[in-house]
Amino acid sequence: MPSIITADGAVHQLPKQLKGYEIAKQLSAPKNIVAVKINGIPGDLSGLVPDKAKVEFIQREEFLGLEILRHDCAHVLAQAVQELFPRTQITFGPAIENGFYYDFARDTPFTPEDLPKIEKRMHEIVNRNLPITRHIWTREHAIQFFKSKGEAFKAEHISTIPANEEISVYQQGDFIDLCTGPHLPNTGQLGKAFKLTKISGSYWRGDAKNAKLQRIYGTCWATEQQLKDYLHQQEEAEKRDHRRLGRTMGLFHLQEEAVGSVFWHPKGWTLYRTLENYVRSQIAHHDYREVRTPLLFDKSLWEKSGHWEKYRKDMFVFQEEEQILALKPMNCPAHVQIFKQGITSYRDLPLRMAEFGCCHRNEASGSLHGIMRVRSFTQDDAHIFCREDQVVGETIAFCRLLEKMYHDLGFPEFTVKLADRPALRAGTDDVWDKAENILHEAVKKAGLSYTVNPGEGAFYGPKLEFYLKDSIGRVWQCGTLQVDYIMPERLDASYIAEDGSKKRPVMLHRAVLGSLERFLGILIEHHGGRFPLWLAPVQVVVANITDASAVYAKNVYEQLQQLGVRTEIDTRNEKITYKIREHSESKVPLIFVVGTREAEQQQVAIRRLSGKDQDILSLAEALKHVQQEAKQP
RNA sequence: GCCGGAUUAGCUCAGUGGUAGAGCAACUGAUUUGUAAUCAGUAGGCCGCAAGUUCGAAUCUUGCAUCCGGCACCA
Repeated sequence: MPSIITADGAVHQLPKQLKGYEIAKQLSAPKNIVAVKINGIPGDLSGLVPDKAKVEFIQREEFLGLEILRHDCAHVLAQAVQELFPRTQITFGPAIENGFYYDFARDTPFTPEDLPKIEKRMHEIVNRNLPITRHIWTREHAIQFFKSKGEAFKAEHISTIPANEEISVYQQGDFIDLCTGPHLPNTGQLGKAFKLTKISGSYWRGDAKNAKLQRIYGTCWATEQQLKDYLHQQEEAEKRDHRRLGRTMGLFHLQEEAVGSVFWHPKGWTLYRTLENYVRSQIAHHDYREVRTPLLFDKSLWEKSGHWEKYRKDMFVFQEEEQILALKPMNCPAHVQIFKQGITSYRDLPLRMAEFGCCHRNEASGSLHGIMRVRSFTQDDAHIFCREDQVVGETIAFCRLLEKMYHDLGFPEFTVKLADRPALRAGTDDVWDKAENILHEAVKKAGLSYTVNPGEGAFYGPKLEFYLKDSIGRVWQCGTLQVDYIMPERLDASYIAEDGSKKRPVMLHRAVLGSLERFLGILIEHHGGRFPLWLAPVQVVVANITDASAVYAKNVYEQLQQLGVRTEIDTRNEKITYKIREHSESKVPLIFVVGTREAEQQQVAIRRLSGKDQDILSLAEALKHVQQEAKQP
């Protein structure tokens, strides 16, 4: 008599070998299960469960369950598309965060009007409640089958599957797709909680050199409520869009005649400088020395540095009389020029050279995005010139600085990746071995856990990448630290060692924020424009209720200004509700409301952006509070 | 760079071949107001740019530019 073991360790005798869903019924498992883990491996509910197997059911709400639903949804999408658009080839259709997509090969692209039609057909397929069945095929049969159906991409994919792996296909009605599974027992269980969201071009196997494909994205959830919540959350995220807030808060604008460059308006520039000065104060504590280097260099420098060979396609280059000039895409070669002035002793190392360096990169037109991805940007850059035995210590110190800064800026969590040698690179494998080893050692000694990001290093060296998570869960790569043995060699930088010999320094390229433009975009979206007081471009608006309190309002305003608080005064002939609404919409953190009562008693009523209540304080107290709270960390 | 979509007043958007519209903002006046929109009036447009079709184009066609969503690339 066969048996199975449930998660709690109990052994259940069965009359005969049963399928997953039959066992679920027998054990009165919850109704919302989508698959079954057999000895820890996810499988179909419609498969037979072997004797003495350990059985755990997967519910639709849990991570694995959602993945199965989403993957099912991708199959239903593919079936719907093939029914509506015959001769469309299927390629890949994975589950992704919040949903799924499917890439199709088709001559005519989909249009937005197609989505509702396809979605309608998907619901029909769900309502057909088709059984979903798994079949194991031989490689030859599978290739033959897909070829006969005109599915060239599927056939090609099968031929790249390792020989020791079995070929499984899933069938629902007439639709058959290659897939490892698991899947639901039938299409009906998918339910209604899905929606097609966008269309896009893509490339076969993600490579721009390959065939162009048409991608359809969708979102899919365990319940309709979850779908509704997700769509609502997307709407909320849109309200944080830095491009929208940048306009409504009067921070910056962009225009056609200067594509990829930012026009900073007074308030935005205040924000920018506040952030820049914060960085300046932090690196000063770590013995950095700030410099300023040219933007424009002769081609010969870029040839020496290797940029001409490895980075030329991203550089702005032009000819002026007999000279070929390029705007710098990075600051490193310029910093080496300062390092090379005079003779450097080992005693001078480590030498930490910082610059808010303005760089230009000719980014692909399709990649530009608000102020987050521009062609003219400023890095919080620095290069640490040091001896090899100082690399580990410098890396640790940098990690401490970065932790502090991310914390201060409202990002307590970050993760680390180590990106190693890329295909297109300068230097020998020996040098790369050395650089990668030392970086692994350094990050471990800094006490940070990390993962490896293969092949993503800079052309001159491996790098640490620091990723932070914003308030709505998105992840951004900001900080970086790169170990470089190559640039000092190429640009002939040296120092005099203790024994009097000439040696090459190691260069650490490092940034905490990355680009100020991009980081400000992230900050705007992270806070939804509601900056902490120290960052807010306008910290306080003083608003009077009637003309009777205008003189007092002016007095309060002037006192705030005296203390260096960024203040505006609003004595317009408008109702206080109107003023409050307007300043709240432009995200001013504090409104000092003054009427005749406040004027008589030398008080202010403080209204915070976050709250509905007001605090009534004496003016002296209020000033003290604001000054305290507005202090830069 | 690739695939789609969009481009109309400062902003958000109507307007599918026949005299360019609304709300908000702006300006002017009235109102002196107590915690997220006081009322009335005025002004504001080469309908992204360029060609074409047509008696006639914001509207149809083509090209270009920019923006948006993805892809690819990436700070």
